[in-house]
Amino acid sequence: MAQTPPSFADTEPAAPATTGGASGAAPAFSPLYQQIKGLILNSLRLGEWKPGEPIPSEFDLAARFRVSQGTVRKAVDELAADNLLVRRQGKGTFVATHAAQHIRYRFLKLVPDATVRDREAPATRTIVECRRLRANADVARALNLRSGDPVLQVRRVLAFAERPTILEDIWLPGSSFKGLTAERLREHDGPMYALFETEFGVRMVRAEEKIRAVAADAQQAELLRVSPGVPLLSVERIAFTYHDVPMELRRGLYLTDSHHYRNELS
Amino acid sequence: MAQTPPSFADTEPAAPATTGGASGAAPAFSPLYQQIKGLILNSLRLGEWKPGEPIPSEFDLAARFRVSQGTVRKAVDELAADNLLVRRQGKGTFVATHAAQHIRYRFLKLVPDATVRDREAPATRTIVECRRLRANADVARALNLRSGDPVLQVRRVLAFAERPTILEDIWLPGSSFKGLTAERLREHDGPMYALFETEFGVRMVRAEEKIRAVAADAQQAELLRVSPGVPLLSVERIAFTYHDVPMELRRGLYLTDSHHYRNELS
DNA sequence: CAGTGGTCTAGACCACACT
DNA sequence: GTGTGGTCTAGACCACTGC
Repeated sequence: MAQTPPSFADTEPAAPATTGGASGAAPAFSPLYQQIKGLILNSLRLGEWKPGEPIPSEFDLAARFRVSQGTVRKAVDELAADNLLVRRQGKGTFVATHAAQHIRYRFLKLVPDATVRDREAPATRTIVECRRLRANADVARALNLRSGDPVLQVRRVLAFAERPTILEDIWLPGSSFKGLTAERLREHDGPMYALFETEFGVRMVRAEEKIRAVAADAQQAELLRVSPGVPLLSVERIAFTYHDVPMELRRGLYLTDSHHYRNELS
Repeated sequence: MAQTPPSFADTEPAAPATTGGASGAAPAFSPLYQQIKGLILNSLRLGEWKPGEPIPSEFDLAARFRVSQGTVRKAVDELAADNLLVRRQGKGTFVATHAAQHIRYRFLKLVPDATVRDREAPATRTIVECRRLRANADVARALNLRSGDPVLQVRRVLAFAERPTILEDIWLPGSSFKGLTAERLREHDGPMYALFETEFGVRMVRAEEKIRAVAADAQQAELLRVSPGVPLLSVERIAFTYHDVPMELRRGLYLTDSHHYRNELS
């Protein structure tokens, strides 16, 4: 019984099988659970299950993909480790979401110095600007577009406890965010990435950041209400959806007088 | 056969069993593989297997702890995920090490801007200072010592391609690093954490960093050969050994003209 | 109570690295 | 070939949630 040749393991789109491609290069070899992982990933990308919703039980998925429950488990385990799914014992497995994930701002690593742990000073968000324009070479490269492609640019200021602390410019592919306006952003309450999920079906899954120390120029200083030349943390982020597709470029300037960027290494 | 009550699962020190403590508070419940994980962790801390060496095979460990190979596997999987062990198919499982991990400086996230990928400009290290003194309140708190306890302080400069780029102050508990001198540091070739492993039996396992933007003061500017006031990345790190014991406080200043701090979010 | 994820076992076979 | 980690299965039972 054990180890049936990892054959036609699916029901829907088109079943991968045994090892790698037929074209001959590397023998590859992809474990069954990796293939299952890919199939689940596809369903996520296609929106078969939406953020916050439960996916089918391990048992159901096992039947659907014609593999054992243990194999599905390993696939789901990895997706949960990547924060794409969230397991809750006794209830089910759910598609991860930036909304109400009871930790607002999952990607924001700036935290207050004091560990006072009071109600965490709800941020006030101010949209300074929101306009459509054409991507320059820089932005195009980051978002995997062509120079001149339409992009949406947003500039905003976040303040904690009345204190302007973050100034950021955000660039989004115009084609994926058609109805997005300053009004829409102002109306929305909660993380921006939550709005992207509900209104545009775009879920940010992963991001890379490049961090530097820079001096505030005149305009930046005014918006953050500090003196020009003050040292600021420059944080450039590229955020990706499923399958590593870049969907956002964000350039942030953080005031680190009473906050710091917190990171864990292991 | 399945699910023998998770009973006396050990041979050596003292076997934990079933659930949590006997003191009555929370029922707890700790899975068998977690207990195994703890036992392996103890052996690592006690130096039964040293950095770079292989640990016994899963089969041997299973026999030793009187559990199935699958249970050992799950424990080892988690330890490997935490970078405490390294699995190598066909060869064995090894204790992770900072030495020759074919990636020098595992905890240093500063990378060159240009992705030129040439021979990566071997860093030159200059020990500016190395002295023993008594911990002030700040250092004592970070290292879980008492004010006045002996500590070792090291100040050094790292240069990449002739360019001084990192200035850091390092504090270590004096009791754990008795024979460490400036000479010993200068002689050593390779990551400092590798020397800690081989000479002092201290392996750094995990670290937390707090990052800010600051302006260089006169002394710092001189050591980094920049003008006073230049923005620098301030990186405060606390590094931990096994069981979350803090063993190093490090305050670094990074020049981010041609380098940046790289971070991945997920 | 039934349903879901979580743990544990046992055994078979595969892929990889040495010898 | 032998030994190691890696994959896959099948089945049993535990822990948590909600009806």
